[in-house]
Amino acid sequence: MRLHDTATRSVRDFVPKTPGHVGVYLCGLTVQSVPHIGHLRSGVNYDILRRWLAQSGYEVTFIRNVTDVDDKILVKSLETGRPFWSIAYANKLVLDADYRALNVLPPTYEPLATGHMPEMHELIAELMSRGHAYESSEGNGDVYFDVPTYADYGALSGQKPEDMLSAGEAPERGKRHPEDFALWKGVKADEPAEASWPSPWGAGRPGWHIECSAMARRYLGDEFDIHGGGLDLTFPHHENEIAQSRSAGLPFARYWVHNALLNLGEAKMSKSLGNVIDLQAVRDMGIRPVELRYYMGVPHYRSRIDYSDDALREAATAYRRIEGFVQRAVEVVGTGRPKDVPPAFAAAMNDDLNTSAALAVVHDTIREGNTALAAGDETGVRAALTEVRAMLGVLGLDPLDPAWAGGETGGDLKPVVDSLVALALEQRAQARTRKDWAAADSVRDQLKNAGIQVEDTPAGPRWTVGEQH
RNA sequence: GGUGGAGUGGCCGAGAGGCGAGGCAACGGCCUGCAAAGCCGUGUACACGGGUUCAAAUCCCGUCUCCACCUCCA
Repeated sequence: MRLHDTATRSVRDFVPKTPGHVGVYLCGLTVQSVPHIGHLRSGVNYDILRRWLAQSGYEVTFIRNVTDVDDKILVKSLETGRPFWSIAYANKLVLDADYRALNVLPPTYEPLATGHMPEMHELIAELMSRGHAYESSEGNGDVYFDVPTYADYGALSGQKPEDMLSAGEAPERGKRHPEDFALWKGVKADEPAEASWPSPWGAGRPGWHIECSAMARRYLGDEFDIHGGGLDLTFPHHENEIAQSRSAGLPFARYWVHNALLNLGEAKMSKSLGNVIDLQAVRDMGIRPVELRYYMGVPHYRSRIDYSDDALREAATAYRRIEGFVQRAVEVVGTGRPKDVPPAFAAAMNDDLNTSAALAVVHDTIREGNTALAAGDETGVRAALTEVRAMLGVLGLDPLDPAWAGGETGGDLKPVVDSLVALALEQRAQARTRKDWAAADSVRDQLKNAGIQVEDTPAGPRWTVGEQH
């Protein structure tokens, strides 16, 4: 398998540190608000990576953190009068539900920043003893990382500190250099009192970057395989993580994977404009989560997605073609057992997760399956179905995955609907027998108005619910 | 100012020196009582201008346009 590594700006062979095992650390979300579909894209992209690694025979330890204390959450706490932790937790619950709806597998473990103070303190202490960190000269309890002491600073992002637009103000709060960043933030009088933890340098809270260095070390060790996150985290977040961990003497991540973002063109997602697209908004369009997952999974993970309603609807149509084949095939040969994926699919996935090329193999196989279906070739249908399901499983898009069953209502009504539709179809069959096409079509139209599609096949009529947009 | 990307047929979207990925839409055909679904077929696509080459969407030079990051951000 080959993977794009941001650190070398190239696609290179993936060789895990320990044969047969892969450790992945993904920067999850800061739960300052309800997640939008851009955040969810990241979840889907790395879920596909994780599934493909597993399919390839690796045992995967997948760590995805949640940042549950940060400036914005504290601001919201002050605005609303609610404790910061209740805001963070409420948003995390929505995030969990959205991941589940999109069939993003739960990580092996999901550490929270607030639960890892000792690990962060230990790392900060190591950095201080090695001369890479210092306490603020203003005695405010801040501890900063001393950027110039790390010679390779900027290597990941290609930035040189001297070329960077000086991000504003002069040395604040006792920094030695403007590019130094906070490892620990001393308590401030105007911040919620509950957002404070004791530390060797006084009460306060962690800086943003230190949590990932500390938690990756805790769960994956001093050196691990893949560190992932959104492209926008490359600088400063990941750059700072590297600086901290390497300065503490840790090898840290061997590969850096970054997914491109999902944009909304002119109308950038922003809460002030009220145009954030979240999963609920997509559902309100009549798009199911599985269709959204298909939409986000087709383009390469390093390609930006310019979101549009039309493109999303188009993706939903394309997915229904896939689903249609699986349904019809199952009616003929049963669900089958997904087997190995075709070599062309594996080759595409091994090439830096080329999901576009991989999906082309899925569609090609479906065409063969449809042809077999039309020819009554059950062996061909079974072969195509098992391959298609195996491939879709890797992409988290198997229509038969129980994960998609949740949320459907009316399970108890199925027998009732079955018999009612059967009754209607019987009437239609009689009308057709006497060539009363008007009556026959009337039955079909009425069923359609009720959301039931009727299709005639050589084996008789079949019907499906929904799928109307 | 610095760094990194992107411009592909009506639309989405891979590819990256020579055989037209794939999907959606459209049109024609097969099938069908009619549909639907499916299958078959139909497109002189690679921002612009030069150049290298037997051959360039793919390499080189130049130009234009767009985006992201450099501040919290998946």
